[in-house]
Amino acid sequence: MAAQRKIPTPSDDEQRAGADLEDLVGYNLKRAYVIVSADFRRTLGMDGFGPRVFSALSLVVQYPNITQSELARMLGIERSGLVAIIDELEGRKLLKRIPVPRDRRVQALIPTDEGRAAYARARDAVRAHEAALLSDLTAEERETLLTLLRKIRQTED
Amino acid sequence: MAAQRKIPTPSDDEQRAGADLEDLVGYNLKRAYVIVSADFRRTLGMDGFGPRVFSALSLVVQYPNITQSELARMLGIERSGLVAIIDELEGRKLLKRIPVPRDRRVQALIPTDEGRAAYARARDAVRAHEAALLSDLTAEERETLLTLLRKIRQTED
DNA sequence: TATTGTTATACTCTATAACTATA
DNA sequence: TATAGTTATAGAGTATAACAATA
Repeated sequence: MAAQRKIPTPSDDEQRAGADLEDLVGYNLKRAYVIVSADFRRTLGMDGFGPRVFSALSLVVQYPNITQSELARMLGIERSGLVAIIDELEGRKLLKRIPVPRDRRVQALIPTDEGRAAYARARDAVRAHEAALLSDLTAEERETLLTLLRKIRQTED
Repeated sequence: MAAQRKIPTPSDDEQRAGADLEDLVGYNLKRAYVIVSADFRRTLGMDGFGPRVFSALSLVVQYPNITQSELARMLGIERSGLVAIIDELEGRKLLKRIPVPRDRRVQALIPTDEGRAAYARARDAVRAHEAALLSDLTAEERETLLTLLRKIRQTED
């Protein structure tokens, strides 16, 4: 016979109380992301790097001369949403918008020396914060997690 | 000697171009969540169920007589943010706020029959949509993913 | 006609602070 | 004093639609 459960007012015909949400990938993704992004902000917030600004700078550093349209596509957001992000990075002198002679609609984005340095510092801080936050996961588990998340991303929506 | 890379304008001293973001758990969590939640909205959007409303209804159905404060704590959001969600669910007659005699500050939340039925339908639809969206993952991979995400959640912020 | 960068606008989600009525 | 529910407010983040310049 099954033991009486102690969980607060468990109900009806489920195997585990509250199991519905716990078994959904979407719900668990959201909850996990909230924890990791909160830690990200705690780590880099004082440097004025939100996740979006950090991600955009990362790609500009790693793909100098990228355009805003290309960057938006890589980040999975709309072109219009990128304007404020680039404005901020340019205002802080971490990158420049450079006219491209052969197509005058386009402006290539290139990081400044200061941008490259600030990015390297931020990247190292983020890596350190993730390593500490996820220290309950073995290196293998962390790699497995990344592999599974990338597999979802390949779904390409 | 290393072969020349073909990736669009790869830069400097990284092993893989653009590898920085790809190796961060936070970035991959975010990208994966965007895909899953967009599919959620496509599936349940016409029924007027956003992720938040769905999650709240789920817990009210599974924990009848729960209070708003308890619910907020379980969902990891602020009490104030729950008011609009409960207003909407009550307005759609999917749950009721019931006064609790022994503590007149509190209102117990109980699902209506219609609320239970609507939730069961929505839950089944979400499960089906997740199964289809994540069909590239084996059952074992999906379980591993849930286990790892729950492990991050246990970090408890 | 199509595309790039841009602006204007609105909507979702969430947090903070303060109020009220109870305890 | 402390807590439950509530309101007001503000700030991210994102999307859609339209526009000017250019292709």
